[in-house]
Amino acid sequence: MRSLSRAMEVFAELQRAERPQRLSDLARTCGMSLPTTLRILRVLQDFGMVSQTDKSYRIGPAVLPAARSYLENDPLVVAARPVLQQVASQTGQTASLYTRLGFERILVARVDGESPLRYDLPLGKRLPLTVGAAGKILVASASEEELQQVVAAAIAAGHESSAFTVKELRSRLPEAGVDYAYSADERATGVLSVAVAVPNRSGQPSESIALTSPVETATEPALKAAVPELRRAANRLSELLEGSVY
Amino acid sequence: MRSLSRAMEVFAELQRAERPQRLSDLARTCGMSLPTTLRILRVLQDFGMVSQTDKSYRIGPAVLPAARSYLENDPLVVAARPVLQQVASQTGQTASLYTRLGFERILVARVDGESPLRYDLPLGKRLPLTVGAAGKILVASASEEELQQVVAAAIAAGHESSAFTVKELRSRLPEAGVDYAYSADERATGVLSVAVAVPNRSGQPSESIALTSPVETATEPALKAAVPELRRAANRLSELLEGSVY
DNA sequence: AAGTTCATTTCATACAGTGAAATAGTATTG
DNA sequence: CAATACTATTTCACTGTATGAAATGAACTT
Repeated sequence: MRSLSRAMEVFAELQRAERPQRLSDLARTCGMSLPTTLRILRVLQDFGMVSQTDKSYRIGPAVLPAARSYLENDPLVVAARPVLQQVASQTGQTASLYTRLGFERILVARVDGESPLRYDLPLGKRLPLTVGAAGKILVASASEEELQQVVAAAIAAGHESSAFTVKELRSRLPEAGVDYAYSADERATGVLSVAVAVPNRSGQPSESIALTSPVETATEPALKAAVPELRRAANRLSELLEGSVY
Repeated sequence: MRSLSRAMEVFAELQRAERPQRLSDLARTCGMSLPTTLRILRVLQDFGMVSQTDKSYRIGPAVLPAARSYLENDPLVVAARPVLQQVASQTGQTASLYTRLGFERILVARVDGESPLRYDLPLGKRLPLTVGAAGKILVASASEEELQQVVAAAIAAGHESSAFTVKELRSRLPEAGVDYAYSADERATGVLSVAVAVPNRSGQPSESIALTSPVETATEPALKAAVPELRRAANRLSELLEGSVY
C-alpha cells in the first residue's frame, strides 16, 4: 500500500505545516516526485480531505464530520464522558482523557471542574508523552528502547522542554509499584496534575485519565489523595469497554 | 490512484456506519475483496485514522488533530470568525458559516447570538443542500442537471424531509434577482433563517453564511431586514480571502 | 524580455495492488 | 461437545496501476 501510505504522509505534513503548502514544498518535504504528489492531492481533494486555492493546499473540511463521528460514536470516548463527569464533580478538578497516538498523546475528552483551566479547549491537541502526568503514565512501563524512541520523537516533534535524555525522563516517571504519575509545572507552569492509566488487555496502556488543577486551587497532597478515586474511574471505564461489543 | 480512492471510501463508510464495523461488512459495503479491505485498514490504522478492537474497526483518534488543524489554520475559517462575531452582535442572532462538500454542506463556524439555538454545537455536522436557507443559497444558481444530482444525493443520504423533486426544490429556492435564501421550519421546526452566499472567483459559491433564530425571538421581516448586514459580512469575508495569500 | 521556478501532461517501465484460493481461526448450531 | 458455518488472514501469480524522467506549458522574477 505504498500510495496510501504516501497519501497519509502528505496529509500529515499538511497538518504539521499549519499553513497552506505549495505542491513543490509538499513533494520535497515528503520526499516524492511532483506528479505523484499531485495525483495524491487530487484524490484527497475529491474527498474533501484537502482544499486547494490557487496553488496552495491545506487540510479540507471533510475532517470535521470525521472528527464529529469519532467524538460521537467511539465507544471509548462515549463511555468516558460520564466517568469523567463523575470524577470531576467528586473531586472538583478538571478530568481529562488522553489517548496515545504514535509517540504523542491526544486529548479526546474533558470535563471541567470547579475552577476550569482556561487555556482554551484543547480537544484534539497533540501533546508529548515525555511531559505531564498523563503522558508519563503511558510510558511508565515502557522498555528501554521504547523510551529512547519516545524521547527522540518528542525532540523531533519540537515539544516544549522535552530536550531530555532517557535518564532524565526516567527520573520523572513513577517508581516501581506506583500506578499513577504526578506532574507540577511540567507542561504548563502553575498547573499540577495526577494521572492513571486505563487498563486494557495488552500490557501497554494506550489511554490515561488525569486530574488537573491550577496551583491556586489544589496542593500536591490534595491531588494525590484523589488518586484512588481516579483509579476507580479508570477501572470502571475499562470494564465498560470490555463489556460493550466495542 | 485506485487504492487511495478505495481507502477513502472505506474511511467514509466507517463514518456513515456510526458504529464499529467488521472487516467483512466493510468489504461488502464498499464492494471490494477482503484482502484489499484488510490491507487498507491496516495502513489507515498505522496512521491512527482507524482504530481496531478485536474484530471491529472504527474511526481513529488521528481525525481530532486534523480537525483542530483545520479549525485553527484554515484561512476561510480563521477569517470568518471575527466577521461572524460582528454580525452576531449587530443582529443579536446566531451567525453560522457553512461550506459545501460534495452534495452536502458542513457547519464550520458558529457564533451564538443573544438567544442561542441550543441544539448542541453541531460543528462538523453534515446537512443537506436541499433544506434550510444556507443550503438552498448554495444551489440557487445551479443548473437543472446539478439540481437533479442534489436532490438524488439528499435522498440517498437519507436527509430528513428531502423527499423532494427538483420542481419542489426549485419552488423554495430564491427567485431570480434575489441574492439570499429564507427558510422557516425547514430543517428544524420553530427555526427561521436567512442566508447569503460568500462570493468567490468561480461562479458557483461553495460557502454561505446564515443568521438563524428561534421563532420566539425573531420574525420573518426582522430577519430579512438583516440581509444587507449579512451581505456586507459575506463580501467582507470574500475580500479578506482574496487579500491573503490563502 | 530573458530567465527561473513551478505546475502539469505524457509515456514506458516496474512493481505494487489485486482477488482467487488455501489456511487458520472463531462463532454457531444441533 | 462435535460438526458446521462464517470470518479473518496469508500466499501467490498476474495484471494494471502507480511511478518518475522528461517534455511541455504556465507563472512569476529579475
